[in-house]
Amino acid sequence: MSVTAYDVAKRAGVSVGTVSRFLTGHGYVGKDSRQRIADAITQLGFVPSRAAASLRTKKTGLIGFVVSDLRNPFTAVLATALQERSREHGFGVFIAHTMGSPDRAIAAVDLLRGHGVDGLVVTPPASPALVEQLAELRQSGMPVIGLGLRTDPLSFDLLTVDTRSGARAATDHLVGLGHERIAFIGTSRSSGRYQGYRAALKAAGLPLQRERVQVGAVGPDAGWNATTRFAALPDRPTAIFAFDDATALSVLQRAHALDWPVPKALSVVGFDDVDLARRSVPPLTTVVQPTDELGRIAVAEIVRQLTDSLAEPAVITLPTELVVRGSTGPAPNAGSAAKGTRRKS
Amino acid sequence: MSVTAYDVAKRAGVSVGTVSRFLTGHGYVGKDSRQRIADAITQLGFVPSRAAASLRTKKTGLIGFVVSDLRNPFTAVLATALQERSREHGFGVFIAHTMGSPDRAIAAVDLLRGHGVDGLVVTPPASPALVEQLAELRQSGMPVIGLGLRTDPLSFDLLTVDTRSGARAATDHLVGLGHERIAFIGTSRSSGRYQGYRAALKAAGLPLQRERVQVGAVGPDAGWNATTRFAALPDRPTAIFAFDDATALSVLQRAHALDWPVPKALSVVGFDDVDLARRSVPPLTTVVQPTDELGRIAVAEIVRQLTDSLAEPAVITLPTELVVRGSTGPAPNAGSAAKGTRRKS
DNA sequence: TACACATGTGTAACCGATAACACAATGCGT
DNA sequence: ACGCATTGTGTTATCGGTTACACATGTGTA
Repeated sequence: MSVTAYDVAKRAGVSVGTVSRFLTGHGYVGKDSRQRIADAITQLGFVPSRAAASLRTKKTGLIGFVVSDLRNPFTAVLATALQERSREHGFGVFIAHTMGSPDRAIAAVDLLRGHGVDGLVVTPPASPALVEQLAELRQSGMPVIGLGLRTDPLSFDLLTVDTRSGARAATDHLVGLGHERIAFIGTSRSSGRYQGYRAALKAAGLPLQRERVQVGAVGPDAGWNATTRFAALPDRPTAIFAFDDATALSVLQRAHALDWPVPKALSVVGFDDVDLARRSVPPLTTVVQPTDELGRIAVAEIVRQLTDSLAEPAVITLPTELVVRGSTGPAPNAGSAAKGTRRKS
Repeated sequence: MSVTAYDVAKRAGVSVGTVSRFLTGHGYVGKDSRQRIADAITQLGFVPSRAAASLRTKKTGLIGFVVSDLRNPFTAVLATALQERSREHGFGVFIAHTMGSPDRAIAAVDLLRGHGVDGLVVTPPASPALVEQLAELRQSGMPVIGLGLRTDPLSFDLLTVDTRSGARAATDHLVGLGHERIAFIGTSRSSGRYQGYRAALKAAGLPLQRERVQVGAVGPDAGWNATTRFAALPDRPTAIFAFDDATALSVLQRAHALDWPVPKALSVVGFDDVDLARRSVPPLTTVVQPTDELGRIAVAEIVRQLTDSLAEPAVITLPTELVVRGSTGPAPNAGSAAKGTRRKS
């Protein structure tokens, strides 16, 4: 660990400058020197100190990833994709998670900043304070990309999927199956998912019932609890559109525990298309996010901004796609004119 | 990014030395100066450069985590726990994943080493070359902890759960329910899980049938395929003990798709107790790994080795616990003396 | 009074790779 | 022959926080 470029230089009979040029590839190095330096490096087991290089160049080869919870399968897939792509560009990924807390998110960004990450990829949720901090960073020249993190004055780049049209397609699908009481579980009424859901209901001439909308928490617990609540309604919904697959999968499980058969009496749609969705019981109808593509573009954008000069913040929107599987089916009373709530069992 | 300790010093009316002492906590700093420095830091938004500090102190505040695949839920939970605990000690976590490839693992360690991580936490699988590399690192003074990574001459610290007794308990549980044809899905015959499985069968006087043992791959695909294979056997097993929950959950799903009712005709046991296991359909009987504890101890060990001098490599084994849920039940023919393979449907 | 000792602070060398700079030595076109 | 670009190399200031060192104060004890 104490082998420095000077040691290598001495061994190879050249100067540090030449060693540095060899390492960075900047400037000329003679064929002869090149060989001798390479030999010296392997003989001494030299590993250049990134700390020293970073101090001088202000580049660490690190991309920071601010994420709420790695235990969400979608996040995990995203982190994996990000890491794979970063690797191809010679970058490492430094993950800092926030557990959904805004304060923690700010601390996470500071941690990453202290370590001198070359760029930041940030996922929701975000507080105004966090957005402001990120905007400042971005203005000071650091590439910042929000992943599905929309800010009103667009203060940094936004990479997102078209959640609105994805949600619209999902809800349209349910409407097409004859469902009239379609519930929603999501984060907030300002989300693209909610807007897509609402637009689909409106287009179908269906009422938007407050008690069928559960906003606030998402995730396994939220899915479980919301399903319990929905089941207790006098007019049970016949379909549930959930914020993400993690939530939708727990809806499936809760429904099963309540003897609420899917898809016979209840249709469920998720969002993300994580690995488990393909193989849940029953397989989950969901909206596919192009995860690999998201990771690929995020890294490519960071690299591009690192070399090119910083342009105006831009929005990149990727399309989503509905995959119909076994968790959705015709509405219980489809075909009958009756709107009654007759149920078996 | 261009705010340095000198700027803070000037603003606070002190010298850099005092600012540094404030930051590190080494040496005396007067109450008055302390306050002024703290104010200056917040006013300027100063974030000390780790690169500069690292260069001098040779400590980066980074712990490297070499991991196969973050998409495995257990791994994700582990990574989260590791990160939470690291945070408490002021460390960041640098994750490098290997996708199960030994070559990639070596590259990952080199990447981590180049970034100057203060310690390494490594998970399986490992090749002999990787083990050798880790042993050298550890000998050169870097804390290295294998998480469930047993090496024959113990060349670095090993933190593990007692997989053998966990597997034993799981298999004993199945035996106790009257199962006689118990299948196994795992990585290798030398694993603790296999040994526990074998020991339990032996203790119960049950034969160890080659066709009921599937070693090699694990994970969702492997679970799915193995279940398909087991279902086609002339003597279908009545129980399956799977390597981990990710595998076991896909066994559940495959069984469901095959109309092989769980737990009526097939009992399934997993290993890990990930979040989803609690809520699968049916809820999964599994062996609990003390994940938080693993993360906590791993970080604590690294920190300890960083301050204390390096001791001999040690083994820390944590206990496991069987949680019985709905995926296991009495063997189909339990109570009847007949060993026949009569099955319904 | 004196002397040890705790408390508080400024100064400057230092960590190790980088890159600007100066300076060779060569080849090539005119 | 001369100018000029190309290739190749050594020297050295630099990045920014840390820490050894020198040097001030105050406080308690012999």
